[in-house]
Amino acid sequence: MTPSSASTAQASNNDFYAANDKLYVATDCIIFGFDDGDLKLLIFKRRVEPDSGIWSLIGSFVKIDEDVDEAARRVLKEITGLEEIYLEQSKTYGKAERDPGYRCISVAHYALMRINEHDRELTQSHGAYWYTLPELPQLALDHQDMVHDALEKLRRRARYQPIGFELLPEKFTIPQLQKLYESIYQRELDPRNFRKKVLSLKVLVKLDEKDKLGSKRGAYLYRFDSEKYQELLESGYNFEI
Amino acid sequence: MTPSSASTAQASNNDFYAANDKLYVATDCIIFGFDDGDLKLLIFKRRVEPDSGIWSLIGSFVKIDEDVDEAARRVLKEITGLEEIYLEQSKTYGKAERDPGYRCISVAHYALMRINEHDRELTQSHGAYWYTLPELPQLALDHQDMVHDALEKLRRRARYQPIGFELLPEKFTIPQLQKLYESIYQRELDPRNFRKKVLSLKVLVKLDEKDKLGSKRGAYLYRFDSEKYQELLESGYNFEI
DNA sequence: AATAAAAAGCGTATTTTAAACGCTTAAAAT
DNA sequence: ATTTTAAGCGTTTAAAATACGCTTTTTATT
Repeated sequence: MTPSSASTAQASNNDFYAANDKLYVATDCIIFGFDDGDLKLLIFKRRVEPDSGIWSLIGSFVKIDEDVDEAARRVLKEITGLEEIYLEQSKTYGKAERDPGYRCISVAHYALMRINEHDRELTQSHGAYWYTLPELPQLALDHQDMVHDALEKLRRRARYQPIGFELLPEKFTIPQLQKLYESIYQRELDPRNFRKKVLSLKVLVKLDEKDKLGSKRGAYLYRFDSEKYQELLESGYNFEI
Repeated sequence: MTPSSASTAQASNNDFYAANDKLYVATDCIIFGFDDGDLKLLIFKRRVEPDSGIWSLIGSFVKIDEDVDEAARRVLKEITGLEEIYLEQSKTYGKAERDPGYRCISVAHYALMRINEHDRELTQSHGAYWYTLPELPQLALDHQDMVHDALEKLRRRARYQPIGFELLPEKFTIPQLQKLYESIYQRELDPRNFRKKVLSLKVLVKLDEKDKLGSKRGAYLYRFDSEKYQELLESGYNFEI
């Protein structure tokens, strides 16, 4: 008998795996952060042979009794110390020759996190560093494609879902939010129109505090109101930033 | 040594797979077609035990030396006889318990095809049938989710990429195209505005023939000009239907 | 043979949304 | 005191989406 999931075309065909050959399943994480006005990526430099010195994304094999997304969360926890991270499946990389040594497919996930909230010692102990997109070095295997594809998906999703807030601190100013979107879309936005647009979505709560670091004058802090967002979604509101 | 793809967090950890346990990789296909004004799905009814009578999507295991998308194309070829089918990766389903018998992850793909061009005897011999979305019966495992997710992705993608044409015959009328979009989005569109919009994209070529079957008056046939489309894309044209 | 019915095809008016830009205000730096 | 810089509020203009009127072509009906 064959597994029921593939119960169809190949039900009578037993040649799906050659004996003694293993097909591994891994996950790789494209970890986005936002700091200092720039979108950044957490990448890892191998410090042991083989491939010492090679930069790559952070990943792991999927354990036999582990959900694939659980594996991604496990990796994120190990590297950043954070349990609650926004995680989205990006794409699966399944070329037979993508990993020279073994047959391994990788289910890439992208994560959005607040850079300042993670455990810096932990990331450093794993040889992980934040890079802006333009500074990004060459990456191992097909990891360059993974970054490219994840960025595209992030851009698309950011249009109709307020995921940008996952990258900002709880309290943020509108100019900060604008900088984030500018760095996601790699183009400048008009600050007056941007402010008008985001405030019209009615999911930001203005606080009484001001951030005085970003500018001389200081800007009011806001927080994202996820309950309001849910309400609006359910009432059929059409979101687009 | 461990495979280099997962070269990072788990490099020193060898417990990723328990001995003698196999993690299978499969692909399942969500095959969309359009006929008679309705978006349809090709699904399969098992005719042998176990699970005889259960409806499911069509899938297969990924062979050890086969690209994942190649496996999906192989399945499509076996079932429909067609080699050139529009295929897009949808999502990977990786819950540890998704398949009761085995640990198996499935990389779902959705396909768009012209119903009239496939080999009907071949599909029938595999126990495959076309169903409209409202008529769709219960499906095995998580195949219902797969359909739901693929439909959502199809809808999103159809907004900014002219994939609708993959579902229509080479020559089609504007009312036919409208019906297709109506069935993708499950809502009615104004025929005058729809016509204006698609013609403004400048990727349709009007032919001298008319289709006389769809209406009394008959409607002009058009074809999609993929070269024009590429040109426009490269010139930075913004597509949205 | 005239007329009604149905859908194709073309056009205009209205509303909504996006883009462009002016001006005032608050606070730090000179 | 004055300049400088960015925040914050506003208006004007352009473009896109929506709503809807009307003619044309053909088949079906009386």
